[in-house]
Amino acid sequence: MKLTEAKQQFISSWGAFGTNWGINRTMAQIHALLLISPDPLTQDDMMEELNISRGNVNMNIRDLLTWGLAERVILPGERKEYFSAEKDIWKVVKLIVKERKKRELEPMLQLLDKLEEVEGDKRDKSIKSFVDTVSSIKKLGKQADKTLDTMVKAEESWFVGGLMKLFK
Amino acid sequence: MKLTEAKQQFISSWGAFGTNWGINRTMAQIHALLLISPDPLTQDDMMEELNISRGNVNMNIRDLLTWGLAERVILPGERKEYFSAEKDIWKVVKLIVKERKKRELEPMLQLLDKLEEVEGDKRDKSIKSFVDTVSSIKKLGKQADKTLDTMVKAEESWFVGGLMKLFK
DNA sequence: TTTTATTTTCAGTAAGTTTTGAAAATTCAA
DNA sequence: TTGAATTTTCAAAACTTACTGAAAATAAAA
Repeated sequence: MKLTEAKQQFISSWGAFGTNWGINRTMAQIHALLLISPDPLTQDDMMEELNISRGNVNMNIRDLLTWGLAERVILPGERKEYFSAEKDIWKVVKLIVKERKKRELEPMLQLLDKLEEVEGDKRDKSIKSFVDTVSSIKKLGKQADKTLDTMVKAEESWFVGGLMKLFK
Repeated sequence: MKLTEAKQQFISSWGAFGTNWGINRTMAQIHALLLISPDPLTQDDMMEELNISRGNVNMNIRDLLTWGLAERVILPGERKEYFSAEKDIWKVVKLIVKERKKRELEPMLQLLDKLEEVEGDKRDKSIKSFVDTVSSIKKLGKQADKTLDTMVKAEESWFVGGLMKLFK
């Protein structure tokens, strides 16, 4: 397969992958493009490579910046802004985990704390069923939270090299 | 907080949570409703509780069945079909991981295998950058695949009780 | 059978999300 | 300053996905 085709396939499937995970397609595609690009790119480069409008590039690149997945690069003597992506995939994963944990898992756990204290007789079966479900989700969620904290602090080698041996 | 209100909040935030993860809101809401319900429910019950149409309930309940997250329950002497959800949250997580791994991670890894073999001189910097990125994603992906396999086979206690002590 | 209850399907519509493109704002150089 | 290059914004349009509701199919009862 030729590089041009391979790039296109990578970008398009990274985009499709993203949509399954609640990430908008263009954001994922821009990210993919920056990941495989040896040098930083301008917004015009991205418009051209991905055939999308200026506004679209601009909005999505700024989302990538807030996630920490891309950064602005100023090239001396150049007027335009350039952008590049974090290339260390383990760092990328950690950034995403950190952000989603903060945005989704933590608020969910807070809510579950409140819901667990629903008023009423715990022997009533609808109350019992509700509280049991909420508690068990909370328990697992809290554990997931801790595990992800550890992961976010860890080196890639922890994951790739060390972890699995112990659990075979 | 009253049970009725607590239920509504749970259902609505479970639905919102789902949409962030590529799961349609109604499917997540039906799932939430079944999770907290002490007894199996009919499609009419769900229509009423969630204020949605018959067709919508029917399509989404059937998706839940194919994911293994809900099951049909036949009550003797009753004409209507009833549905209930798997209440063991650890099992729920494992079912979801299993399905998404199959649908998303595995095809992605297959694609990366192909893309890694792009033709051309590996010293060319655009080729090198592409291959390096693809390889490092593949490496991490393969490891994630194995880790998830182990997780899918594991008991909840492995996760909640045993795992973390070792990595503190 | 025929009738009645229940479930399933799916075309059309509605709702939600993403994208465009042109205008406004900003930045830099002359 | 002024003007050109560049970035940002956002209302409207395009696209995508989800939902409705009525009709068709199926299953159970009479």
